[in-house]
Amino acid sequence: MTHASTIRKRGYHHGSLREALVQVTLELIQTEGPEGFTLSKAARKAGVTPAAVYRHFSGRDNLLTECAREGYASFAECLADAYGDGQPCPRAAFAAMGEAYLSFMFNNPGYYVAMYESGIPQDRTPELAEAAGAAHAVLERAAADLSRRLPPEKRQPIKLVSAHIRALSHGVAQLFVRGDLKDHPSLTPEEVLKSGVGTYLRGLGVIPQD
Amino acid sequence: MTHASTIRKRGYHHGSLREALVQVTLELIQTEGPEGFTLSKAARKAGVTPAAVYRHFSGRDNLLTECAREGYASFAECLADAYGDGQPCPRAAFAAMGEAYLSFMFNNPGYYVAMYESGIPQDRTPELAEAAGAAHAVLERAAADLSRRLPPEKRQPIKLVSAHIRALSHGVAQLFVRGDLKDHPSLTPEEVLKSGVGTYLRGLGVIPQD
DNA sequence: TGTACATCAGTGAACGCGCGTTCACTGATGTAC
DNA sequence: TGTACATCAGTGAACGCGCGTTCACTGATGTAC
Repeated sequence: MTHASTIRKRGYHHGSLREALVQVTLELIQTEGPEGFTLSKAARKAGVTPAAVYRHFSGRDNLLTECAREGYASFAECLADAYGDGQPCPRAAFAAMGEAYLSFMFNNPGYYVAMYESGIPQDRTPELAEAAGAAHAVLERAAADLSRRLPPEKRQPIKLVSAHIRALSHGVAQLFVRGDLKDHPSLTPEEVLKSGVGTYLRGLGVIPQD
Repeated sequence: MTHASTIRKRGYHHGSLREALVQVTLELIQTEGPEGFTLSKAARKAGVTPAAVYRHFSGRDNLLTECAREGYASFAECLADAYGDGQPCPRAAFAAMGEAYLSFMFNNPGYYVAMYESGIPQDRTPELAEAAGAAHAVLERAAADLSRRLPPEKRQPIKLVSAHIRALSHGVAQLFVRGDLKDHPSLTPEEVLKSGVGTYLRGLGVIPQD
């Protein structure tokens, strides 16, 4: 490692081709969809021969997998930041995390596609599975914190609650990404998720009925 | 139209190639994923030359689109059947529709992929958009019926409620289809959706709190 | 019932294309002296 | 500071492949007489 961790100038040696390939891959699948990505296109976009990709990735799928892995890592960090330590109010922290969930997906559509629509299974490599697991663990922990505020006899299984939250969040993201709900201009993804989670939490008993 | 609407015997003329192509396409994307489908593979699987496909579809995307359209049509019918006329109890009818939603997706994974993961946009053709709209209209009507049971001042916008239900249903289907929740063998998609919708409806006030 | 004919759903060969991957190579870079 | 050298990230040409699509064609089918 030299003194420069910044991106070096381009020339015969690219200097940071690995990072650049991940970047252009994200841009490609973001703008053209998962089918719009090809190793050759990514190489071209990075200003490099397709063969050069093989210096950094063992093939097409490995490049995609790395994109997804980075996505999950960034996602986990994003969720954890929003949740904080769940203090002082788990409910408010939970809501913040929900918003973070959505804004991550909308601000990083490339990651979203790599993670959920690229055809790369979540357990393709141990590293990928670990990153995905870490992200989901944050959600589960938040659900556990919430549940703890209820009297034991009214608690629902943590796994179930976190599954509901994930389903709702993911469903909202998906419906908007696909444009299914684009025809209701008054509905923003954030509002839909926020009100949906609110109603759900009221149903759980975490929020008072009125 | 001859007297026979049954499938004719095969020979030089296939007799029902159009239907057969839709069928094998569904099987292909169901078993190999959306990327596993190619026009040539479908033709081969149907025992026919790729060129023969063009007698019935104007190209690759049109075949996929027809699969999705049939999927939405069948889906709408399935939901409407389950909901009935919402009598005698809208809540029970609603629950039945939720179950129908899931069982359709799990019993027809080919349709599911064609509808939601094949890369065909929902408005690719007027026919497709209409079929998709019809399916969603059933959900919306059910949400409206439910909402009507609440005192007006407690009602939430219909579009919002139906968006929540769609998001939750779709999210559950997606999480299970992707295998994200496969590691909790005690959780079945049906249970997750049923309990999630239950909690949500309790939050809405449609189901008494205890 | 038998024959001539029009129809049109299929064939099969060909096309150009971009893909992922391989290979021997080259030349820019950083280091040792 | 200057030179020789090892490293290794890039090149560029080549490969075989399956794709979607086209075209002139062929032969099974149903119908008219």
